[in-house]
Amino acid sequence: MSTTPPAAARRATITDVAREAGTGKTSISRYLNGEMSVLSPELRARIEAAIERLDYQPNQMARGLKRGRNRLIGMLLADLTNPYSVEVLQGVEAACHALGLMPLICHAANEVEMERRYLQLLTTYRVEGVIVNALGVREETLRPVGGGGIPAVLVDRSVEGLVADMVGLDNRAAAELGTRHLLDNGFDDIWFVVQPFEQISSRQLREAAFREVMSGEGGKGREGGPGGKGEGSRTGGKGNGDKGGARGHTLVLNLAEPAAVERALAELDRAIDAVGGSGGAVSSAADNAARSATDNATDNATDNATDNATVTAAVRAIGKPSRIALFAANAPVALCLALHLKARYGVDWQARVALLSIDDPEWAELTGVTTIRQPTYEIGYRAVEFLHERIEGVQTTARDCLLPGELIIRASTSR
Amino acid sequence: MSTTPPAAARRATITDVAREAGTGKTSISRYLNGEMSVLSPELRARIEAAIERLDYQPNQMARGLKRGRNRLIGMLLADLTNPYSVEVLQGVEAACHALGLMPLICHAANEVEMERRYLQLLTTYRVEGVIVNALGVREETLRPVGGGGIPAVLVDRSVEGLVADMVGLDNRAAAELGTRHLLDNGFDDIWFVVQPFEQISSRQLREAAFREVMSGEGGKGREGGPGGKGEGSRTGGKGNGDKGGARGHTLVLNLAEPAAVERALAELDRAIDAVGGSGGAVSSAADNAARSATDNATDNATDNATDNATVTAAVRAIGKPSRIALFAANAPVALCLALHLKARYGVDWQARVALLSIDDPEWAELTGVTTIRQPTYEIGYRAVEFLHERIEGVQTTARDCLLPGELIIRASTSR
DNA sequence: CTGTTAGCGCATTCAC
DNA sequence: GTGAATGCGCTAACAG
Repeated sequence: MSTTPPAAARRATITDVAREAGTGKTSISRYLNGEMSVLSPELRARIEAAIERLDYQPNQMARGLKRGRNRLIGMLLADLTNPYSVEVLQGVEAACHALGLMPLICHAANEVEMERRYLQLLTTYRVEGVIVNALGVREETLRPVGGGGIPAVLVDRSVEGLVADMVGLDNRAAAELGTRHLLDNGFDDIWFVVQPFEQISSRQLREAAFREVMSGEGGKGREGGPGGKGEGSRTGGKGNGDKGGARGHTLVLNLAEPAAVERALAELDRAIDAVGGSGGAVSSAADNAARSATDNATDNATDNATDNATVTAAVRAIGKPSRIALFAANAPVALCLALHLKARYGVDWQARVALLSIDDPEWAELTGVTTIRQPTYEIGYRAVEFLHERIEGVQTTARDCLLPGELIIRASTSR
Repeated sequence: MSTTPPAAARRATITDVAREAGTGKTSISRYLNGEMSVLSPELRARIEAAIERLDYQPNQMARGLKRGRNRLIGMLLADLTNPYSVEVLQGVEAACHALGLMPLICHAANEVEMERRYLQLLTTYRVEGVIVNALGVREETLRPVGGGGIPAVLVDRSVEGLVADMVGLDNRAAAELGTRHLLDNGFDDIWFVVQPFEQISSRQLREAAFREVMSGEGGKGREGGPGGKGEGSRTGGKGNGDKGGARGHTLVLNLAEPAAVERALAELDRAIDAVGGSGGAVSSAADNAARSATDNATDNATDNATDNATVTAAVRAIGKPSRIALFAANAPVALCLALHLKARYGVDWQARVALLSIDDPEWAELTGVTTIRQPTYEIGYRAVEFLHERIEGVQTTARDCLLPGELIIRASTSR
């Protein structure tokens, strides 16, 4: 019951409205496009009434077809499970709202195949542009966008061979900030834990910056743009630079492969156990825990047994007890680490290892983990603004917008 | 460099392809629609080649305009910040993928106004249906969908005055499961904490089921279908039923209003402090809390300025020290509680209060909180299936699909 | 089997 | 000021 008008039988079309208002379609169209000044107040009123009466709503599809632009943009997310994505999305939505755009959100769920399909679907729907948080793949998949194709702006990471605007965190600065914080707080055995980074520029930059700081070259200014391309050097940051010989290691955690994760965590465990007891006779209970550790979560598949396990520097025990800290390159990694450590060392795991993470997931505050919060909302907002400019025809050379991260110190590292 | 064809100058149209293949548009169209059996292998080959050469991709908009169906469905989410939403989304995407649908994801971000705008935007784009996880609003906003309008299926909660398929958790069973678990584990002072539930059916059902179990009427079987509509019984669960006089309370936590949250948490603190010292001299503060009790649930009317602070049952102190537990109606509430408790009682807060939550956020495992995991993926998947049937013309009466939750016992309640 | 003819709902010249 | 005609890219009858 209620006021619901007959409606919906079949949505009214512009023709219906024209007839209802006793005029031609042209006038209706003009009314719709706000060309009020060209309509006699009288006609305008009749149109208004007709529209109201028929509950008319212009068909965007038809409109887009004719006009050539449908106000649709695609938003391709690599992984919505990562809070980062959701937050960026908020900014994107706000900006779209403000600019009269409608974002088509596509979730690749970490599947390159999905990414490809969605991208092609988006072009099929003739979106005016896409903002993409790409998976590790290269140009190949993105062929339809960028330079020759539809306007695109990258988020968080750049894609090899794809020239387009990019907006994301200032990775170098963020990694430096975190590393310095750890160093300043007396940690002298720092492990930078990151997912495979050959393909993802942001991870590469973070890892490189971490290594630089650890090897003492930290002070040098930003070299060129965020390039992210030729970050080949694997010179383990075996430390001994300044900072009283603090050691730095890079551990790769391939979350997609349980077996690899297990191996990596095992290596980490050894390192932690090594600096274990502050005094002499250490581990004992540690060993027991150690057993159930490894097999705790991820021991299922063993997928295809590849080995991107550890790209690490030397692990050596020194005389004086050192303080160990883990620097997670992003939230998913941090969660994996926290889960593992908790399982292995109990609820009080943070007494043994400090954890710092880029990204500020909701559980960070709850567990007292120090983080570097990304300006996610702004990243999303700016991305849309860039894209909008591009859609409107701006032709400047590809831009990069690096926003600063904010260090949020919590119990885990402040001792 | 590379293979990228001249492309993109202006996307090729079906006419271009027809010309290129030396034939008419019709044949191209037929090819596109898989009517292969009606095309000579020879022509078919030519078309294939032409398409390849021009990198042609049919314009879905135009196609939709003509055909009347664009394979687009809307997915309106109330709050993407809630992991629940993201998980449901996964199911939705998978199902869409399988059924050849393209979901337009809209995020209302808890703003009713946004919800309205998006809904209207969706109809403007002529989506074939919408699956909506509505905000608390009623029919009003949803007018364009459901019965008279475009097909719709509700997720998680039903909307008053809106007849449509609904798929979600079996709230009664889930709340019972949780409550019983708590009772069985010796907790005799249980607080069900929930956001304002006058408008949200799922919250209502959870709260009602909780009260029923607490008041001892728990055993009775599911009455009738999942109706969800006429759940009238408001008999406060003042406890004293079976279960050795365990007491049950309902605390409303309006996360949208900081002040209200603070008040509610304060009440909780009093209760916790009351049972605090395991020793004798208890209650005192309990009395204060008791005051605001009785005027329990659903006294909605007072919508706005209301004080949805505490809708609780009598709080009575007993001689023997009681064990207190919090039953969060969903993840956001659980997080709020955990954050507060940790801030107030320190990292070891779980020693004082047990927490059980419906929803299984990623931090639950990390903090050892017991949860009732919802079959989110399936909920999303089923929702799309229902919608698809509807779109295809199925006319059965509105259906309700209630899926069971799974209790995941962790340290917080297992002692 | 294949090409022709009409529109889908709307925005645009271009006349009146 | 206002309205008729034309076509966006594509599908759907109808003929050949």
